[in-house]
Amino acid sequence: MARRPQTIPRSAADRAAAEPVARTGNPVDLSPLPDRVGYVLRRAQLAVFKDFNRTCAEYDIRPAQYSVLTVIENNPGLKQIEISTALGIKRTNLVALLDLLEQRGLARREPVPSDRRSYALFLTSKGKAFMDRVHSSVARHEDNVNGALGDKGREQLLHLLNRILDKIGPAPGEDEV
Amino acid sequence: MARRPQTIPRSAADRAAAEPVARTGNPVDLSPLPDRVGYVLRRAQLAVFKDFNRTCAEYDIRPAQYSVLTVIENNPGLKQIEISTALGIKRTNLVALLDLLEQRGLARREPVPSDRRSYALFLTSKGKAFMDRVHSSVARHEDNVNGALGDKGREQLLHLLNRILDKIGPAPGEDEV
DNA sequence: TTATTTTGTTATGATATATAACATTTCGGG
DNA sequence: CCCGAAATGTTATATATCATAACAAAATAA
Repeated sequence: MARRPQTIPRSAADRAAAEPVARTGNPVDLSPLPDRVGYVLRRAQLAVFKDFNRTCAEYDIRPAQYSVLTVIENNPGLKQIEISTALGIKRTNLVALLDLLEQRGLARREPVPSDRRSYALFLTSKGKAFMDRVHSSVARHEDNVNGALGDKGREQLLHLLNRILDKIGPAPGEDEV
Repeated sequence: MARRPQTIPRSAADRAAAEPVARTGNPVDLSPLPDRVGYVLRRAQLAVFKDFNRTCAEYDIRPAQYSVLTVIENNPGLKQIEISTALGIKRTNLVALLDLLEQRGLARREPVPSDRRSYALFLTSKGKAFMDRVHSSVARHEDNVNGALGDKGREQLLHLLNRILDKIGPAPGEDEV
């Protein structure tokens, strides 16, 4: 793994071996990647998340955390399994996420008398106030994205992405959790 | 962190406290997430990558690895910094990626006589053969995606995603690496 | 009752992304 | 030419996601 150890002076013979190729600028041929949906999708998603993080930096909240808080906000009393299913997060990965939100005092787990295995999730009053403030930052973020797309483009994009979600589901047989 | 310790039987009083709310199925209200570009983009990207991994399972290759191999294939002799810039990967993160590809015997670093700091990157013959085989699997994956979108939809999608990439770049002032 | 399933949890691993710091080398200005 | 600045690859490290296996407790089905 130590490919470049402390000091290994390369020989003059080495230096004379291969020709320079001299790739100066960056006219790198990315083909066929820019025509691959997956590649462009990934880069666009990263750009959008980066804008989200930038716009909401003052609140130190990640997109995944925001989505969880939003679902709790609109569906108070949900169980963890319901949130994880709805958001496509494995229930095993939701645990740490909720731990964090609970530690920050934004959400709380509450025992469910009717099912002592599960917890009902709620925003704390602090969490509600927090979301009230975050929503406006997220709106600004959305404006950035919509500004790039236009209303029509945004609708088209959502429609196309939903087609992907509908048709590129889990493998035939390999279902869910 | 041990929220559910060994044995803490909840009292009958607890059991009588709050009402059930009885959220049975999963009519979870996700709004406004399904209208947020970032959210839908993320879910679609995950679905597409999952299909990539499924379709290319026999080759045990990740999208990022495939993109690096593709760039090397089409631009033999590139330096690491050029690849990382072209693909938007931090040069610091490309190291382990290339270590892996080298360990698998698919790519190799070659000293550049004209610049002893950098390495020129090439596919090995094994790497070339590997890519020849992988390309057909990736083509099948692309067919899956295109089947969901249609040719027209695919073009529209790429166009819209590129609009995002063009306009939602790095923050004004915060530039690159 | 007993066997199975569900729910939340822990532990763990793989992948991606990010920053800071470093050695070596290259390059530009004096 | 020398010297400081920049470039290149590297290590170390932290965080965020996503994934699987295994478990305890509770609910459910048989």
